Formats: sequence, structure tokens, C-alpha cells
Amino acid sequence: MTPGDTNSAPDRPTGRGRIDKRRAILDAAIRVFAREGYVQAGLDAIAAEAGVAKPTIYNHFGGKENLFREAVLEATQRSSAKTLAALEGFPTPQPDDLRTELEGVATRLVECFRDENSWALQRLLYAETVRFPAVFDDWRATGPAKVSDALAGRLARLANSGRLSIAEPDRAAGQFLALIADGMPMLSALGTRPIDDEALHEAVTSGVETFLKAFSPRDAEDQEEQEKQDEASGRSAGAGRRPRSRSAASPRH
Amino acid sequence: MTPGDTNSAPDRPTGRGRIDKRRAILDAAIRVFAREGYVQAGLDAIAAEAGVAKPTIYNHFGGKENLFREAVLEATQRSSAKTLAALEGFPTPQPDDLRTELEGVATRLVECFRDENSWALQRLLYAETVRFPAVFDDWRATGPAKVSDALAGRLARLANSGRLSIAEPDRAAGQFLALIADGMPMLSALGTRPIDDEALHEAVTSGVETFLKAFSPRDAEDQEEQEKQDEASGRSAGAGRRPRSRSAASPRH
DNA sequence: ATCGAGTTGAACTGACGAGTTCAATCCTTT
DNA sequence: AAAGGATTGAACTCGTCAGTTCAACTCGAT
Repeated sequence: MTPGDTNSAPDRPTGRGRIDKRRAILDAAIRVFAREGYVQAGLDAIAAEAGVAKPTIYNHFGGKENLFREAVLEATQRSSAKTLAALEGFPTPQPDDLRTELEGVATRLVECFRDENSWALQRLLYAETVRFPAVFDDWRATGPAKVSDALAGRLARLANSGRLSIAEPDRAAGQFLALIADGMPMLSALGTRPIDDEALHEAVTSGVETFLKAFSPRDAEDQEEQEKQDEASGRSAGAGRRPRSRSAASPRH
Repeated sequence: MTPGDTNSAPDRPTGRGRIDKRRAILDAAIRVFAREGYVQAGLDAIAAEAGVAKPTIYNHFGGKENLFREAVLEATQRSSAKTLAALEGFPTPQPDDLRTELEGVATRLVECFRDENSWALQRLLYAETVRFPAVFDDWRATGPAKVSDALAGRLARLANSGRLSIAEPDRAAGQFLALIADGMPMLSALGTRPIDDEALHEAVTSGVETFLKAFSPRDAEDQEEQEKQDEASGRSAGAGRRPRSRSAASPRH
């Protein structure tokens, strides 16, 4: 109406100065999207939460879809960076106790996974991957793929120094993550309830325990012969079981 | 409270009016909800797909929320029954080859998990657990909890007959499922793309391999001493590591 | 044939959201 | 101080959807 009543509040949170409107919008967007879901989230709500007018959103991003894409990408990068940081310093150059070493990194990783933002991101992806396949691809590439890769490299170091017996570091990394984190969705109700710390710690240590039982070097000569494990022979489903390597069914040979 | 109360046959068992509109509505509902998500799914679309008028939906279920609850519950029961059926006949009374046995049941389980309905259900739960916490609880109780329990019991049989060395069957069941199925979300892009059969089979056999390496009985006397694994003593990180079993740093020889 | 419960199509209400427009306003630059 | 671009608030269009109402209809039961 008349300009006599403009700015009823003398304090303006971020003022009208354009500091980082863009950042503010992205922050608010990922929060609202996470809370309401893509369809339910309203641009008015995002604008309000960002302390920004609705047209400003259209100035920076072209519309809802693009805003969603950029917000998810931003959140993915932030989450991924945090998780990769949890891998820093693992493994210790000459770890005294391998179990402690693994439990340490596992705990740090799980601490990342239990983060509210991480869960929100995952719920959004499950909900919207059908609508936004490209968003899922970006997420996989800059999130889990990087983490799994980095972990594989570090496990490979331990294997190389003889502390672990790992033929395929990539697979071992995936299995390590599966063992320590697979129970979390149930423990936290897909991230919607606080996790019981005791139960989580039990799950993590138990996962590390199983990982160690599976990948601890058992015999000295095992280490040498696991370099070659190619799959030159076809692996048709109906074919009989090949002896493979020193795998498991015959520890004494 | 038991579900077998009224209509279940295509004939009208009681003085009910028409054919089983109710079933048709539930079928269409879960399909549309799975395809569009809860918010986006329209009751008009569900009515059309069920071959039913919109008011009929309100006659049977009171509104959208209740329809969603009942549709998800129905889908959960169907999916759970299928998965439990995959556990039938495992383990074979006297399995020749434990690896084949485990790979068999793992393959059957994974075949259930890759089902389109199973994925749709999971995506819906991730998307709507915030809005419908009770739905998640029902799903967990009649779905994963049952499956994990049943698997634990069957693994316990194998442990009891000395084929496996398992201290905590429940945890082992969870870890078995994690090892064989944790890679599926990535392989299938959360169920939105067909899985590469080769890659899936590799993941399953590799998971079974790791499981066997971890839980194959190694020494005879081990079996006895792992019954008591209480945590009476505090498990502070800095404390000396208890010898536990033959786990890692002591290659017998 | 009649009754009546269940079903149907259609139209309607009320609410909400995406996207747009525009004059007024703020901040920075010159 | 003046210019000029970014930002703002508010109102508006257009479409969708949950939920409701109602007269007409179907079909089995009596």
C-alpha cells in the first residue's frame, strides 16, 4: 500500500543488500525440500525461509526444477566433503591395532551417515529419482562413488602392507560400508528418529569384527597367490562351481 | 484384528454389493502411489485406473491418507510373503556344499529385492516416513523384521549343526543380508533401471564368499568358547584389547 | 415388480501453488 | 548526487487437487 508502512521492522536480517542471496536460497531450498518433499515444497515457503522475495528465486534459478537440481547438488558436495574428511588420517602409517584403526574410521563414517542432512538427502533421492534421474547420477558420482573409491584405496594400503588380505579393494570397501552402516536405516527409521547410541556402536563394532574375520590374513603364503584372480573363464550361471582360489570352503589344503 | 474377517473371495461372501471394488482400488492405489508419489498421486487417477468412481473410494476408505496406509500395508504383506517363501527349503537338511546352499538362498532373496514392487514400496517409504511414521513401523514389523528373524533362525540351524560358526544369529542374518544386497540400490539406481545380471551375480557370490570367510568354523574348540560374549567390562577405546577369539593378530601355526 | 444398498458421472467448492508482472525501493558505482 | 541494476512486495493468472453433493443407475434379494 502506501509507503508509510513499509519495513515495519527496523532490523532486516540480511538486509536488502545482496550478499549471498544465492547461497541463502540454496540453503533454504534444501531445508524445505528435505522437510516437505519436492512436490509439497512451495516456492513461497522457500522464499520466506531464505528471507528473499519470490522473484529473486526466479532471477537466480529459472524455476523449481532447476532450483531442486542445484540445491541437491550443493548438499551432495557438502555431505561428500564431510565424509571424505572422515577418511583423512586413515590408515595410520603403522597402526598398532588394526581393529582399533578400523573401528575408528568406521565410527567417523557412521557419524557422517547419521547426520540429519545426509538422511534428508537420501530420502529426497529415493523419492525423486524417478522424476530426476540425472540428479541421482550426479549424487552417485560426487557422493558414494568418491567415498567408496577413497576407502578402497586406503584399504588397499593396508592390504599392501600385509595387514589385510584383500583381493578386490573396491568390493571390500563396499562390503565394509555395508557391514558397518547397513543397519542404520532400521535403527533410525530412515533418519526420522534419534539412533540409540549403544545399539549403533554395537552394530559398528560387530561389523568391523566380521570384516576382520573375513579379511585378516590367515596364512603367510596366502598373500602371494592372491595377486592373480582374473575371471578369464566365462561365468555362465548353470556352470559348475569352479575351484576359484583359496577362497573359503577349503581353508586347509 | 485378524485379517481374515470379511471379503476375500471374488464371490460376495456376505450381503456385500458388487464385485471386489476394494481390491481393485487397493491395486490401483499402490500402482499410482508408486508411480507418482503420495502428493502427486491424484484420487481421480486412482479411480480411473481402478475402473471405479471417485466417491466409491471414499465409501471404502475415508480419504487419501487412509487409502495410502492400507495400500502400503497390503503391498508390504504381499512382498513379505514372497520373500519369506524364498527362505523355504533353506537350509537343506544335510547340505553337500555350504557355499552353494548360501548362494542359492541369497540369489532367491535378491530376486525378491529386485522386484519392481519391492523398490516402489521402498521409495514410497523413504519419501513418506516423515509424514507417516506409523506406516514405517508397520512395514518394518511385517516386512524386514520378519525376514531377518526367519533368516536368523535358519542360520542358527546351520550353526547348531556345526556348519557355521555364529555367535549371534540375528546379527549374522543382518550382515548376510547387508553383504548380498547392499549394492543393489546403486546397481539399479534405486530400482529405476534394470540391473546388470552379471554385476548382480558377482556381488551376491562375493557377498557369500565374504560371509563364509567370516563365519566358517575354523577351529573345533572355537565353537565352545564363543557362547559367552557379554559386555560386562566397559569397552573404552584406550583399554587393552581383549584376546577374544583367534580373530586377527594371531595367526595360528 | 419392487426395494434398496452400492455405485456412478458430473459438477462444484475451497484451497493451494507455479510462474508472471510491475511499480516502488534499495545498494553500489561513478 | 545521480544512474542503474538488483531486489522487493503484492497482486494476478491459470491450473490442479481433495473432498463433497446429488440425481440417476445397476443389480441382487425378496
